[in-house]
Amino acid sequence: MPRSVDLHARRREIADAMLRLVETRGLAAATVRETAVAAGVSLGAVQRCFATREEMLLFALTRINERFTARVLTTVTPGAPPRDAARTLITEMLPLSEPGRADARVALAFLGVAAEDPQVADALAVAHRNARAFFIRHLAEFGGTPVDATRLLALVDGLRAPLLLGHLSPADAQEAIDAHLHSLFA
Amino acid sequence: MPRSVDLHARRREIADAMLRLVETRGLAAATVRETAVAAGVSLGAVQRCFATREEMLLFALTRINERFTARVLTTVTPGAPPRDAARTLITEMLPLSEPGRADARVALAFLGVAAEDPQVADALAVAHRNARAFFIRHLAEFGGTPVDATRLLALVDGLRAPLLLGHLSPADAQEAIDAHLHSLFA
DNA sequence: ATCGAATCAATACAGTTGTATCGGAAAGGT
DNA sequence: ACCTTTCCGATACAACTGTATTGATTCGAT
Repeated sequence: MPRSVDLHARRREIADAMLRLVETRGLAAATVRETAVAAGVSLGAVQRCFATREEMLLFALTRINERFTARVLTTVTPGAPPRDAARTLITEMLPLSEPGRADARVALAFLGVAAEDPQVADALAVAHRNARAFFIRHLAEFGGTPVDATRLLALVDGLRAPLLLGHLSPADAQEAIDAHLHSLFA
Repeated sequence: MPRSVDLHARRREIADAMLRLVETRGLAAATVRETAVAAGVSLGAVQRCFATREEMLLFALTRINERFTARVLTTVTPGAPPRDAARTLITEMLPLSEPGRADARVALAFLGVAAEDPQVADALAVAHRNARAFFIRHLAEFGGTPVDATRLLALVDGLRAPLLLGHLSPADAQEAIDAHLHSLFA
């Protein structure tokens, strides 16, 4: 085994470089070549890590899913009043802070191709069902129904794009969230 | 004035052909050439109607906006009970029927590029603000607040992607809508 | 020290992209 | 009938795409 290189680590680095490109210049700009440059490796190195661009794309998608859930879950503080916990969690899910905005840009880009790319759609399905299961589980703890969870998740998802694109002010979004949580916890 | 051709009509035909491509095969497949073929005209004809692909894209975006609002507004039946009217309207906004699914596919595709294309973002901003103003106006008729309108619109927007991609069943979506309208009209 | 496998940079390739150019066809005014 | 203007199909072009190939380099095991 000569020239040992940690392939898995490199795959991650390349995927992260690709995500950086998607965040700043969109999915179309994340070509194999550009990604190689952004990752600081050669085109050949990328090609050995990923057989095709599609494979690279899907791996990057699983990466950002993990990144997003990890970031959001750090806000979960056990023992906090359920309503405050929900408010904190939802705030982190929205594109309000800069990491949140970056993730939202990537999420929107992938959503755009999901309609035509079944593999991307599948990956998003997993993420969506996980999020829904999480919401259902946590709302159940104080009497919330699955329908409540569906509503809350849809509300958060529906606020993402207008917030990111500046069609909706953060204040208006926060107001909507608070009103919804108020009616939910009443 | 020789060889008189209705440029405006042709622009519309070409834009519609482009939208058909976006619906079926995504934005990336809607190249200038493919659009020309789909519209049944030559590449040169497209080039005279639109100076650049971007111009064609933006025109197509305004077209689908008009198409969507026209379709949704036909469901408005004056004199109906407000809650039923809202339910009918919202059902038409979601990707449940086939025209609704087609529009949702296009909407998702454009959303994906909006983050990197300010002109697309602006066009979507107009559509979003119109929809919000409409919701605010109509909810105000029976005591609904602007925040209620923001919540309802976000809920609808948030149900669109999971419905289109099959992550959420139409029944679950309908349930969520009904629960939300119930709490809104109580 | 040498061999062989793993790695990768460089290059090649065929295809597609948006856009520019240009010659001729079509048609209304004269 | 003739010109002039409008139109448009064909072609050209440079840039870029994803992927394949290949020859050198590197390093661990023998």
